[in-house]
Amino acid sequence: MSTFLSTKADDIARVLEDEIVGGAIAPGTVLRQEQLSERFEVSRTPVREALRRLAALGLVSFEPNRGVRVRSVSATELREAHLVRAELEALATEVATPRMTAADLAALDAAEQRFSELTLELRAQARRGEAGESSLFVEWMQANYAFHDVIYAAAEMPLIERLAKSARRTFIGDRVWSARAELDELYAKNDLQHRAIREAVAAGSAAGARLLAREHVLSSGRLIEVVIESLGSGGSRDPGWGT
Amino acid sequence: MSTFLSTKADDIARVLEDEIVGGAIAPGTVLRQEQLSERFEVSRTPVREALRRLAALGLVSFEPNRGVRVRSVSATELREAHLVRAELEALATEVATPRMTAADLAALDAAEQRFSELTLELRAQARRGEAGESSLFVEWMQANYAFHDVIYAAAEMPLIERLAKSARRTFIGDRVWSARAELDELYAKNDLQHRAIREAVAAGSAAGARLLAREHVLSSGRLIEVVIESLGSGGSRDPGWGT
DNA sequence: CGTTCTCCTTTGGGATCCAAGTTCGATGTT
DNA sequence: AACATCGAACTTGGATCCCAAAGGAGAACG
Repeated sequence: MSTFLSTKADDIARVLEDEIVGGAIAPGTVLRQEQLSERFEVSRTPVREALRRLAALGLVSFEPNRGVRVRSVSATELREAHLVRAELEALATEVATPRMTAADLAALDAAEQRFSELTLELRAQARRGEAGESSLFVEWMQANYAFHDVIYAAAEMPLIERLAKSARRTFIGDRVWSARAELDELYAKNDLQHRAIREAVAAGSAAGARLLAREHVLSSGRLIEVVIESLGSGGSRDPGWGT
Repeated sequence: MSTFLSTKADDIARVLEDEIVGGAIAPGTVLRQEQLSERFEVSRTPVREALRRLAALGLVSFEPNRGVRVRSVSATELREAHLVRAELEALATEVATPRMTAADLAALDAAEQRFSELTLELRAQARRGEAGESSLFVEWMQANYAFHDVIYAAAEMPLIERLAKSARRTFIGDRVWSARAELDELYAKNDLQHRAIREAVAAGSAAGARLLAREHVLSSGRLIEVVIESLGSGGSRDPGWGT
C-alpha cells in the first residue's frame, strides 16, 4: 500500500509538459526558474531537474546562462513530425489490427463518434466563416488523438507510443484562427478517414488499415499546415535549438 | 567568439549516455549520485540533473528513494525497437535518396568498405568457432551505424535521426559471446544488403532503397536476436521501468 | 550615432543540512 | 530452521544559503 511515489521534479515536469504540448504556454516563452519555484512552492533544485527532463524531450531548449525557452516548431519540423508519425502510426495500426478485441473496437467507435460530433461543429463554424475559437479546435484535436490512442493501446508497443506521442505538439496555442470555408472538406475527409480505418480494422485487414492510417496522418498533416497558414503571421520566431 | 558553452550537467549526461549505449556500463547497474559526483569532481546537483536527462531518454529508470538503475532491454523491447527503426530508416532512406550528392555517395562507399572488412573478420572468427571478442562485435556494430549515419545525414531530418538513434542500444556490453557458425550467413547477408542499398541509392530509386532499408533493419534485428540468444543466459533481469 | 562601461538580474554550481524511505543485519519468536 | 520484527546505517529528495560568472539594459562617452 505504498502511496504512489513520485518526486516533485517529476510532478513539475509532467505539469509543464502538459501545458507546453497543450499550448497553454506559448512557444518562445522563457521559463524563469525562480518564478516556477514560486508557483510550485518548491526550491529551484527540483525545478531545474524538471527542466532538464523537458529539454531531453525536446520541448524546451537550454541556453546556457540565459535560461530555458519553450521551443517553437517551424513549418519544416512540423512536416517532418507528420512524416514520422505517419510511419509509426501505420506500423502501430498494422500490429494492432489482429489484436483488437471487441472491447477495443467499442472504444474505437466511442472515440470516433465523439470525434465525428466535434467535426460537425467545426465544419459548421468553418462554413459560417466565423472566427473559430481555438478551444474548439483544441478539443477536436484531442478527440482525434483519443481515437488514435485506442489503436496505440491495442498495439501494445510502448516505445512506438512514446515516440509517436512525442511527435504530437499543439502548435496552435490559444491563438484564434479565422476558419476558412475551404477547410470544410479537409475536416470532412479527416472524419471519413477515421471511419475507413475503423472498418479496415474491424474487417481484420492489417495491410489495409496500415495504408489507411499512413494516408490519414499525412493528410491530417496537410490540414494542419493549411490551418497554420490561415493563422497568418501568428508564428513566433526562433529557430529554437538546444539540448 | 563565445567559447563553446556547455553546462556540467550536459557534459556528464553525454559521457554517461555514451557509456550506457556503448555498453561500458552494464544494464542493471545502480548509479550512485555520490560516486558519480566524485568521479566527475562536481557536486551532486549537476549529477542529478544529468540523471534526469538520461531518464527522459529512457536510458535509466528513476526509482524514487532507491536510486537510478541503468535499464536493460528485454527481448520484446529489442524487437519493438527494430520494428520502429525499420520504419524510420525506410523513410529516411527514401527521403535521402534523391538528395544524395556525389560526396555523400563517396562517404557511403567508405563506410561500406570499412563495414565490409569488419564483416569478413567477424565471419572468419565465426567460422573458426572461436569465442568472439565482443570488442570486435561492437566495432562491427559501430561500422554498421556509421553506414546508416551517412544516410541520415543526407536525409536532413533531425527528428527522425534523433528517434532512430535513440532506438539503437548496445545490448551486448562487454560480454563475450560464443560465435556460432550459423551466424556466418547472417553476417554475409547483412553486408550484401548494405551493398544493395548503396546501389539502389546510387541508381536514384527511392522506393527501392526504401524497401531494402526496411528489410535490412528487420533482418539485422533477427541477427541480433540470434546473437543475444547465443549469449546464453547472460541477460540481466529486471523489467526496468520508470520515468 | 556607435562604443564602452557600468549595474542588475539570472543562471550554474557548491556546501550544508535534514527528513523520509530503503537496506540489511541482528534479534527474537514460533 | 523458518519467520517476523526492530533498529541502525545509507541514500535520496529537497531546502537554503552562498557565490562566480554570463547576459542585458542603460548610461556615459567618444
